[in-house]
Amino acid sequence: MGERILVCVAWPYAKSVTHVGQIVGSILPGDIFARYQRMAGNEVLMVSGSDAHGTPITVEADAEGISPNEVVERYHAQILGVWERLGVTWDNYTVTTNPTHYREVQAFFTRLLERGYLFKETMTSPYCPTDDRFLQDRYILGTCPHCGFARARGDQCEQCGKLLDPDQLIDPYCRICLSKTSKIEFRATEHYFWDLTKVQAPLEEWAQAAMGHWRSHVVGVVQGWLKEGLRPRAFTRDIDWGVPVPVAGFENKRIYVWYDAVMGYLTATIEWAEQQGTPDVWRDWWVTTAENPQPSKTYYFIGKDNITFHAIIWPALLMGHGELVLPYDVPANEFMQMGGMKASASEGNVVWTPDALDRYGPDALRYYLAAIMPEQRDTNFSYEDLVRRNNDELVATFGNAAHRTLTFVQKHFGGQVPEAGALTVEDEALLATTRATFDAAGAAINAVHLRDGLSEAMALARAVNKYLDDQAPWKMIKTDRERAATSLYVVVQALGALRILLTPYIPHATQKLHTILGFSGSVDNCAWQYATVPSGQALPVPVPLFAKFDLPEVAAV
RNA sequence: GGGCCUAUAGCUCAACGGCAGAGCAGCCGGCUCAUAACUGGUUGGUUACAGGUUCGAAUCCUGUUGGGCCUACCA
Repeated sequence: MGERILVCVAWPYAKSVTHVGQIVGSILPGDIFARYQRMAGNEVLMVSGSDAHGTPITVEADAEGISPNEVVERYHAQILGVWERLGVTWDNYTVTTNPTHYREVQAFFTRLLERGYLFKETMTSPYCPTDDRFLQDRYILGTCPHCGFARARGDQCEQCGKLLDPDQLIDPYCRICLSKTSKIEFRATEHYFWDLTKVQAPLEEWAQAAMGHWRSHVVGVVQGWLKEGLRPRAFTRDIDWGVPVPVAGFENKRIYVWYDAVMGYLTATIEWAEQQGTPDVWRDWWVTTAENPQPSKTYYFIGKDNITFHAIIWPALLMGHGELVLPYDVPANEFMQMGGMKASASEGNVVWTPDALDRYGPDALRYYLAAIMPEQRDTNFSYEDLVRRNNDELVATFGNAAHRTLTFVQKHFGGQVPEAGALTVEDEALLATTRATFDAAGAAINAVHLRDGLSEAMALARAVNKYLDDQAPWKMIKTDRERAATSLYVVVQALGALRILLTPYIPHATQKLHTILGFSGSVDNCAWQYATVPSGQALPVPVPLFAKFDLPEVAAV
């Protein structure tokens, strides 16, 4: 086995089914990367789960008259269904309500406490007497002192955009009960704070060394925060849904959902190890020693809204813990806009993943999202563009390269991979390109340049089509059967390579190609290297790899 | 308000101090194995705007304009 690669993927919030922005931002890049690393011979663990805690879920539960856990279980089940359909290869996709998570988050808390990173402080928080609960800033509404907007939130006014504190609002009221008669109170409450100032220096030192291969927009955020100087952050919340604080007197408080969610990468690994019946194996992935400071390379696949938490806060927590491996890379993606507009559920221009899957299936969606993945800057999603790329690139370029070859072999060579005669310069050239594509695409994916990896593979598909046109076996078959056989043999080798090269991106289609090239078993088990499709191998009657789609009638999104 | 990122062909995106490129769309040609699918050639850019540094700038610097993210209690 090669290296240990831990693929950590952002935790979807269990309050809705996923939208395509989450897929393109973190889930799909994580899956492409993990699939490649497995084929490249590395030991891979890919973990994530549904984020179950936080105020919005309790509000949703109250509104529906059900428990928070019922809300979570409903959406978690839906999300699992999406992974099944999309073909995401989790080693453990869990949910933050699992017992291992509670136990290990509390252990992490206790360790931070014992090591002196947490301190208690009394603060004043807004409180709704009607609901008998403390309110987070965004659950307080009132009139904006700057612009007079009547429904400004306690954290920010949506009209003028100014940042606010709840006590600045004029006539504040509770967003949950909407009661304007019972006044918001400000009550004293005690919380744990996490003293980030204690890790400022080591964090700077680590970041300096680690960020050499990071994306520039991630580096920018990290440098900005470090330059600004880290400050203590509240670590607990007045809420009854979340991981309990393991300290007497804190029974009505919970660990802030942000922290328990990010610790999920660790706890999901521990849970995975337990499920394997080898409960200590997680240590091989996470625990550093003097001899082995990097037990695994950890990659965090997230959207750009999450950079601070994964590139500053989580590494700082890991340092506070003291013996856990720090992130190797945080390849955050930018955002994918919808039809030129910022994606927003309230604006109604969010594309829900199940809808996209219903229309076009997993591989057209995976291919399109990989092709426009916002690795360096925001990109733009539209169904029209998805259909165009499906028809022009998957069907016409890649699918057709396979189909025209295999139907021809079926007709003229009895459904067996032809015998190769002497190879010409052109034959050798295509085979050389084929071999080189493994290196080029592999290097790109390993550097988390996933779009480049895809375009390398598609360039090979175009080279196959050009080679076929140049060699014209349909003419050659009439005059020189051996030459025709040889060129078809060469093309079959290139197709055999494409079934591997494209598996991280479009695994369902490449599994089909795997089968119609006469292989059994799963294409996932192929190694990332050139391997011959042997002459004489029996080829089943080929079926098209992809279907064409009609352009959507409504141009919207 | 502050910080960070970003603007390149009709469209989607590369190039990151050394001749501005690819795919698609458009135009002209070739092929007929293939889901009318393939392929060659070609048109198309004052690199948002204004300055500056440099032998040389899409690239580095300053400013302006537009977009995005973060801003410590959103998850």
